[in-house]
Amino acid sequence: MSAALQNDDTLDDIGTRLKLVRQIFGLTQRELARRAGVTNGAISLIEQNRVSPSISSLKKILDGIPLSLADFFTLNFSPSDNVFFTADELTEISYDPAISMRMIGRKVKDRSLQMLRETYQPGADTGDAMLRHDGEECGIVVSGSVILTVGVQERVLSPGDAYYFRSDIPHRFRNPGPEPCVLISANSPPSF
Amino acid sequence: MSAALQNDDTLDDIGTRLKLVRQIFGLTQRELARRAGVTNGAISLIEQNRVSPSISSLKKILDGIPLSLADFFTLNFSPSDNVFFTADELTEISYDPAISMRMIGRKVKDRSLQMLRETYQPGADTGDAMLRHDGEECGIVVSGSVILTVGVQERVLSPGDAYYFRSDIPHRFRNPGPEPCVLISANSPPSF
DNA sequence: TCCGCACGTTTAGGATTTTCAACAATGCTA
DNA sequence: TAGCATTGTTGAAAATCCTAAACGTGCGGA
Repeated sequence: MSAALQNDDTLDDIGTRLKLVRQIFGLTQRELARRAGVTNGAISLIEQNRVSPSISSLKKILDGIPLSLADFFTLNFSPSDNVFFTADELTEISYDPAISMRMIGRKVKDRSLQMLRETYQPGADTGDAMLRHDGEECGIVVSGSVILTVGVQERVLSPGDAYYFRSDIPHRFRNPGPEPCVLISANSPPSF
Repeated sequence: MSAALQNDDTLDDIGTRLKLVRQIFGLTQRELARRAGVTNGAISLIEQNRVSPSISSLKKILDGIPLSLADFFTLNFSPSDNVFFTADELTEISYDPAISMRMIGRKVKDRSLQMLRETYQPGADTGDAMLRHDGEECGIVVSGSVILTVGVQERVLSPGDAYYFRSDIPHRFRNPGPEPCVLISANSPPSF
């Protein structure tokens, strides 16, 4: 469904990689060029793989995002296995029939999460300047619905739907609907 | 003691990084140039930071090592805390006075090792084509002595001396002395 | 000592990349 | 529909990188 890059180094395709990164961070060629102190033409040529940029150029461009060279070459853009989980994709881990404990993002490792209950009133919006911070983030909608944008992916989440992504990917919550949206979310590391 | 690179991305110094990598793998500028299909002059200029190589060039050069771009930018060359341990630096972990259990590389994490007893007859040599494989490797000399080369570091190990290093750093054992050398070593992961 | 060899460095010139500016394509608004 | 703004793409010139060949240095053997 989503265009994913190879996660290993088989991807010589610097252009595609740059383009995807740029789009994930919601930048145009010109805006990135302005931030990076290069021309939009250069970025265009690089993204088309018509030139192979020098390290210094690529460094300048990535600084405009910002993203380190190491991260640029290391990052696995294949949406962390699953970014989205439908309601029936959650794992039930409770043996007590009176209690349901459904686990989110069951395949993801190295978790150390902290849960939150969030309420988005109608019209609420975390803003255009997409959120970015370290760690991981996941959640599930309890009532109402919300539009979640993660990188280039966007989806309306209804009650029972959930998400799991790395927080350093820009993300945004909006509730354009008529009723409040309640969701349970979790952050890592538990920093507060 | 040993010249270590910064481990994070603060190192824009591609030249120094390349030079260190090249030396760790025991290659001359000309030899690497030949393997990579570039000229020795280009490598010289890059190592002096007098030019900022294009991605394509850097890729070609690293292919001659071989080393991926991701690894090149990610690798932490600071010698895994301690490569060498003198006899008295080993941690005694046994409470039984009749038994001594001295632990090697006590600070290193994520271990899953398999020990070996190796004997190097006089003149034995694992060869010029330096060994490289995944995982980690450690050992201690029981009798005799051996010359161990790990990356750019080289040392004569006498009975009681030990080592611990990542196996993807090229390494070589030689016993130029008159008597056999016995050492206990361990590999990870335990692949056989 | 002299020679040969291997190493890293340098320089001039050809090859590639980057800039600057103009262009086409798309979408939005009057 | 026309006008305008914004986006990505191109072409020629300037800037930068890479090659080929020569240079200087150090080391080991005759």
